Amino acid sequence: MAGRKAVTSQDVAREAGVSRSAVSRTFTEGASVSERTRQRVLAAAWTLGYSPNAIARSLTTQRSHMVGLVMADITNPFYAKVLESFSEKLQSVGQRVLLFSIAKVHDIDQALPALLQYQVDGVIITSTVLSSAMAETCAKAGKPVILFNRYVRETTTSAVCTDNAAAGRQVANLFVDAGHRRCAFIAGTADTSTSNDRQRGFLDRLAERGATPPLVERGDYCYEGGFAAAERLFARDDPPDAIFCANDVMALGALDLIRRVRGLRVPEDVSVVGFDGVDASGWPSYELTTMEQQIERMTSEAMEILLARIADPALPPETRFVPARLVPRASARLPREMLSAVS
Amino acid sequence: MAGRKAVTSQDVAREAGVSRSAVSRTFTEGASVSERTRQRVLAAAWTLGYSPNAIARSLTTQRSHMVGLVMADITNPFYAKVLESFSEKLQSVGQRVLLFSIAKVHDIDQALPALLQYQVDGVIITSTVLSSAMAETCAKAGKPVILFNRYVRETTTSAVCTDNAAAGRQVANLFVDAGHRRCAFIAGTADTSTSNDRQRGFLDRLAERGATPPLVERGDYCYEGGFAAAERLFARDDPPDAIFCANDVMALGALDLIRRVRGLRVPEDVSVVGFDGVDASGWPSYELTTMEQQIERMTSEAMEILLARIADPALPPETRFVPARLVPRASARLPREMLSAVS
DNA sequence: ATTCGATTTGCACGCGTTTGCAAAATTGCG
DNA sequence: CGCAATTTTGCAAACGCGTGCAAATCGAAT
Repeated sequence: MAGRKAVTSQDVAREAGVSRSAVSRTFTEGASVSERTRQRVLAAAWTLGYSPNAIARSLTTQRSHMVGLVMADITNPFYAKVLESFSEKLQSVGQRVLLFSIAKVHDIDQALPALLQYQVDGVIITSTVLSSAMAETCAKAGKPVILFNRYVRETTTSAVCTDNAAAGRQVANLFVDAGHRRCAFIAGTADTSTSNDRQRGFLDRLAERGATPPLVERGDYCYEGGFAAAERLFARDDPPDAIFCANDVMALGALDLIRRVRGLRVPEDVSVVGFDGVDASGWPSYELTTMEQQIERMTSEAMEILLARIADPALPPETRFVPARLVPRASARLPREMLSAVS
Repeated sequence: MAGRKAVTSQDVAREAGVSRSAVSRTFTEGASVSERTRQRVLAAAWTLGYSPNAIARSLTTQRSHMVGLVMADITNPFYAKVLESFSEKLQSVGQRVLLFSIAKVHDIDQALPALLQYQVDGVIITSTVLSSAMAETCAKAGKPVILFNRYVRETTTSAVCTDNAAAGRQVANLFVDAGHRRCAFIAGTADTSTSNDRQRGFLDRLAERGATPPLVERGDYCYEGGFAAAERLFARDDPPDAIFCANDVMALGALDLIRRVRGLRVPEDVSVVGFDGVDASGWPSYELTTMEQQIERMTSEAMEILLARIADPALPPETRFVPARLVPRASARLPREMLSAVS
């Protein structure tokens, strides 16, 4: 029943008694329009309820002001925060967020073309890596791509990533300094560089310090996985006395098994350290010591890289590492010389 | 260094020795193309690396295949799941998600125009309500708008919503049947219909059953708020023996204060019931009894309403209510006749 | 008034598609 | 082989806007 047809700049021009260019100019920042026609156009636009068609605009300007954001596992509170942070920062610089949520890591190669068809100005990809074919496609299209919490050897796309290996080493130091003898690592999903790097740093440093090689279980980055992994660890004759989990939600699962199911005391019987710094880690029920990823700083760096490359697509790719920060809490014994840990 | 200029259908046409229409037709479902030219075009497109420009396409077809999704508080695990569910369902029907994350509820009136400029096919708005002026704008533009977990009296826009009042009544029944004498309600943000309706149902039913009017505190829908509200409740001389929280994360905060800080026993000293059914409510550290919102069902209903109205904008608005489900766990005493609760 | 420079305006083309329409090609059938 | 019925194809006009360029307007100084 309502005015189905959208009102176009043509209509406004007619109403205001000016040319289409005039209305276009009053709606583009820093174009040459006299104040008088500007007011006239604004008035006409107001009465007609006109607002410029962003789709048509991006067709001519070749800039969509949209960036593709592909995310896996929004449900993980860490990535929820990442999403929130990115979306706030993008919106604040006038970019829209075209969200692509992928279930399986493999879906990325299908998601990306879909994004590119929408002529996004750039792409941010979290927690997964794109095939080199895809990377090439983007590079060829001059579309900046930023990997978040992944990086690639062949430096064809930019990345910002927590220094996972260093963080892993730091946890190893912490455990050894606190006098732990029998460590364990609960890994995330297989084949993810985040989990692998954290594990590598942890194991390497443990070896350097002459500690026994730790037990390793897999928890698939989810609560139930962490819980089950801890279950397996404590079903052994020789359970660990210190556990490093590749992320916080697994650590929460492990803690629940340890404290609520096995009735063990933390950190007297076993120390637990997580990774991410999600809110729940600070709650009284958990008091989880964790390696916090500095989300705001990471997303800021990513934005910086992205915006620079949108402005000048010729800029070479760049990868930045951000250190994790130890947040000591009650779930882990601390060495006498508290916070001596440096790799 | 790379081919900066995008490859267009013109290029493919030239390469394949056909007209632009031909290539357009091979890329649009169910258009009239002979198999031979179709193959030729496909081949040419492949060698040139062509993929149709969705922006240009939506300019002519008047369908962007994008829906605007405005969300507040993605960080709340309940809404994270809602977002994930919507994005999966939208993608599965070939729609892209244009995400708008708003910090303050008031920002919606700025967000919506921005979305409309991008010619989204429809809009889903969670946990906030739009001004009637905005609603009118959308109606006039023929853009379907679905409110999620909000509804409006003047039935100008569609909505799907948990039956919050009924759920509130159900909790009241539960408490009274379990023999609780002194109830309390921890509210969410002021002026949100979700919190108000839950409160109203709870209070009304309590009154109907002849119980003393409950204490009411506000927790602003966040963990810290729930914690602080519980702190206030238990600083009194006459603390409650049953608390209904307007959402789960506040309930977790309340539980942590009750159990970990005050050292009280749940449910012996006090029963706690939450709302939403977030994952953490089922963890051994909490075992929170809660009124679960049936996310999948709700998003399905919303999708149904949305897609129908995208297909036919003339369809009248429609609002559907979905019942919440009681998930009994250890945090609340149960009446002898377990689950007798019906409003 | 006249001239010159600065500012504003309109024209028309382009952005990369889709699509109605009519011409061309193909098919089936006698 | 001829003719009509059916596909297939290309042309050209949209879709709604930005923008270079030249014409028009304005302001001020002479």
